[in-house]
Amino acid sequence: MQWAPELSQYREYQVVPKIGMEPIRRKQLIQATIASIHEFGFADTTISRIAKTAGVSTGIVHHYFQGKADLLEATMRWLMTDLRRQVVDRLNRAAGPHERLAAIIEGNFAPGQFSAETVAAWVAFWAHAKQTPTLGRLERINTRRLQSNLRHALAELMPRSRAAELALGLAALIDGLSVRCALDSGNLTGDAAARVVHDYLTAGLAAGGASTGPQYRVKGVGT
Amino acid sequence: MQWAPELSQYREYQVVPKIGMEPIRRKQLIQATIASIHEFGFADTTISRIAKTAGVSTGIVHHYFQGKADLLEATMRWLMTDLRRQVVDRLNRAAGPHERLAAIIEGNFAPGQFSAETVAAWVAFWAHAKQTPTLGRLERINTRRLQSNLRHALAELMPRSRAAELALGLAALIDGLSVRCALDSGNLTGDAAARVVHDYLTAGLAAGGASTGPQYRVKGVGT
DNA sequence: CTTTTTTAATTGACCGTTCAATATAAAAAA
DNA sequence: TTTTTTATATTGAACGGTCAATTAAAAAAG
Repeated sequence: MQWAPELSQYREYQVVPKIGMEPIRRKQLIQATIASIHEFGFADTTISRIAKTAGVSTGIVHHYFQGKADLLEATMRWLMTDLRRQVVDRLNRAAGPHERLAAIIEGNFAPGQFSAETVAAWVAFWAHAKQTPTLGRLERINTRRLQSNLRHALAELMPRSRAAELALGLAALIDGLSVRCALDSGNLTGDAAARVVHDYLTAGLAAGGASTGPQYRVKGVGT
Repeated sequence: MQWAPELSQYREYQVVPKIGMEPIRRKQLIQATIASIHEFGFADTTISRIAKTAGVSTGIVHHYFQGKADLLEATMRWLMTDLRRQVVDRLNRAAGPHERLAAIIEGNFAPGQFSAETVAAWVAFWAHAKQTPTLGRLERINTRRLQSNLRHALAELMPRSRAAELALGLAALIDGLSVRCALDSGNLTGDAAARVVHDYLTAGLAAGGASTGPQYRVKGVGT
């Protein structure tokens, strides 16, 4: 190698830039991407539409991102980071499993998370996670994090197997309510959605350990 | 007008059909559309790919459908009809609210409904319901039908307001489990998913009438 | 005057749709 | 039966349009 990795070489990149446009433009373009997905849908979210929404030209996008795929990945990371911060902030103030569960639920339904724009973006990314490996990996990280948080808190209150099943149900309910928010657009508030999840959790805790299974069955119809 | 609308004129079109290709081709193209959405995603589901999957030429699509949008609408209607039949079949054999609730849940998780192909198509249509009015209308019909079925059965077992909230939660949980099935691809069986919903219902019934609301709150974090 | 940032024109690929042709099979006529 | 007629079924190439990406020149900043 012809260059020695001196400190100045690294610092140069941090200290010398004439103007700190990069973080500003990246944030601007990511938010424009979210807005475009909400307004026009994922399919009609083109580079030129993102640029127009952000109030810049199309060339800018390729200057700050490697391409459309890179921008979309950065957008999903942005959403994940936002959600994570909401949950972690609340977890840091929570004491005991009950408060930790409440922190997770309320973090997922915080105002910024349960907005029409955000849930539309999440549903769009879910729809593409299977075909785009990068987005799929991010989705898996996000899902595992939510279920792991829930499972560990629940494990202090019930057997592990029951905790795992209840964690799956809670996570799925949160996702399902996001879908409903994205489609009913405005008729479902974050508070109302959070209450549904809280009720599910309370009922699940009261039911105690055992999974009950179907209590009634329709006779004569094979499953 | 130069022609009299005699019966023979109408019957000719009905009686003389050379070959009954239409229903065959329509079903063939709809199923190819579902398969393509699963394999390539909604964005890469093109006319030529659908035609190739179905083993026909691209032109044929426009002979049996008005265009791509018409084919996609027909595909969503097909999914709705399929789901409806699964639920109605079970409802017809159900006696009393408990069995009716079980019928609705099991219908939604019947083998054909909880397959990777079907759930992938549903998630894709959810993602496009907001931008495509026709798909949005169909989605609304489907959601209203599910929630209405649940609400009426639950109303016989609890106060109406509580029934409405529980119906919302059950419907959202079903949707959320579909999302999980679409993303985890195979790791979640229909039986396991149905058990989660059954447990939620059982716990919700045991909790009785009142919505409990959050039992614990994280102090110092504004919602 | 130099470097960074922005713009706008261009390129190549691919989409949905159309259309003229060809094939096929049922119905009518011979 | 055999031939002719007629309407449907199907094909695949061609067209117009749009997209992401590239590129070089203009504009702005220091």
